[in-house]
Amino acid sequence: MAIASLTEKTDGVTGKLKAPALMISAAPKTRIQKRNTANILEAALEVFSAVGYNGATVDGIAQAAKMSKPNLLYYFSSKEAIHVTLLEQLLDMWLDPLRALDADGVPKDEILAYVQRKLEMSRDMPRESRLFANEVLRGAPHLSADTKNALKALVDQKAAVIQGWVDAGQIASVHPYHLIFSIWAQTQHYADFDVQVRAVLPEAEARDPFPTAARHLHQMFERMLAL
Amino acid sequence: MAIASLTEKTDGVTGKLKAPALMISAAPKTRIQKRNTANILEAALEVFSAVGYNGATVDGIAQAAKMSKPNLLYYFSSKEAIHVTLLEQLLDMWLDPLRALDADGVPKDEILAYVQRKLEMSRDMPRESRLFANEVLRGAPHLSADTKNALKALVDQKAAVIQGWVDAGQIASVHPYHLIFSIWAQTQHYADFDVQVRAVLPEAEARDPFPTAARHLHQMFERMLAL
DNA sequence: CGCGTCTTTGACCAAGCGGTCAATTGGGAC
DNA sequence: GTCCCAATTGACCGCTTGGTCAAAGACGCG
Repeated sequence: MAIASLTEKTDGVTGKLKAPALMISAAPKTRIQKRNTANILEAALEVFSAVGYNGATVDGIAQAAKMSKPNLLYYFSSKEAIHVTLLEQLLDMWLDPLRALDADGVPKDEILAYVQRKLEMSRDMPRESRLFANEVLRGAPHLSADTKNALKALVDQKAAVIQGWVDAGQIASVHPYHLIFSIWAQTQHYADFDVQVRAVLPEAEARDPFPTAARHLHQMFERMLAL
Repeated sequence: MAIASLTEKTDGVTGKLKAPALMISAAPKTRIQKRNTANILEAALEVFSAVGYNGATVDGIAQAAKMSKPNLLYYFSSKEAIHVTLLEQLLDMWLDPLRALDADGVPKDEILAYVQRKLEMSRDMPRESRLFANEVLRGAPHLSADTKNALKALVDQKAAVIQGWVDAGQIASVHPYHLIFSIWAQTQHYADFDVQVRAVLPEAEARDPFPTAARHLHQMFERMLAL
């Protein structure tokens, strides 16, 4: 899975396949492998989300994972491989709130609940949010075509659900795709631009912007969807 | 925790002044200086917005500006200096749409016009948008306290205007700061995450997402502000 | 215990990086 | 022209980076 994506264009790196140290093709086997790969990915999330892909160093990730650089390279053949694995692995979880949007539920409640779940993810998983923000900002060079297609397929499906609700007159007439963009943009804003949000907000609110943000977004989308 | 060591060593932006090659304290003097500094900043905008601060190389910027690396360093003492200058210089223009929000205008029209201006900036100046997105994402290490204060002051002022409109019953009761965040998030989304927007949108719309985005955002904020 | 495999690491390397410097070229005022 | 300063650059430096390698250590199993 992750192998194919290593053929990205990055630089003039020739796409040689050279059988790296440990090709964890499937799931890790031994307990040590499982523990170490998990540690590495956790450390990599911490580092990548803080300083971006280019700002991160293999040695920095290794230190954060409390291991030596060569040992880290024993589990992942390259810095890029860590990043790719991390992205692919986390994207699935990242899309869970959208997957949970139920075509058989009450339309407005479903969308409002999605907004809240997404906002909670920004609050509880800001590192993941920034990881994706960084990647997309750069043009998503480490996301495979498969992954992009899977993302598009999911959005298409849910947009069709929303369009169905519109056609059935159950919510106001909205553009389904742009509605989804609105939800993504506004919720992820509180994670990705956290520094700015806190710098601009009055002190009392800056301590925790999320309660008021939740009310604001609830109000915004409720009005948007009202008939 | 380990984060502290990861955050790149942002040597004081204003830290040491060591009298580099050319300290352009005020405005450039000669015509050549003016042309070259402009070329460099244009090239730097192109490069920084494409690959981020850490991904950019001084040599890359120099090549984009069609000059040698030492020559570039003759005008700017360091890579960081270019970035700082660029940010400070562009932030002013970037905030123009918000400055134009007129306390004496028709409230709803003023806000809706602000949304449209901001969306136009995302369409016409995506590089600037990504530059700031990159900077804020990393915690704004290159924005001076002065700049942050100026930004906060402007937002405070305009938030007060909006609050005044709310209190006067001229628009619906909204949280002024979060309203501004909503505008920023949704408009800048189309510049910063352009790749994702186009990847997800159906082909016809992906060619130019802005017309439908404009309608969607107009509808959204009109409903949000309606009494 | 012995032994093969998995795991770990210090030492190392080539490439790329930001930045310097001495030396050369260019341009404009007289 | 000539003179002086602005502008330009090839060569270079020290450091960091991603990645390699051979050898040492730990583990599990008969």
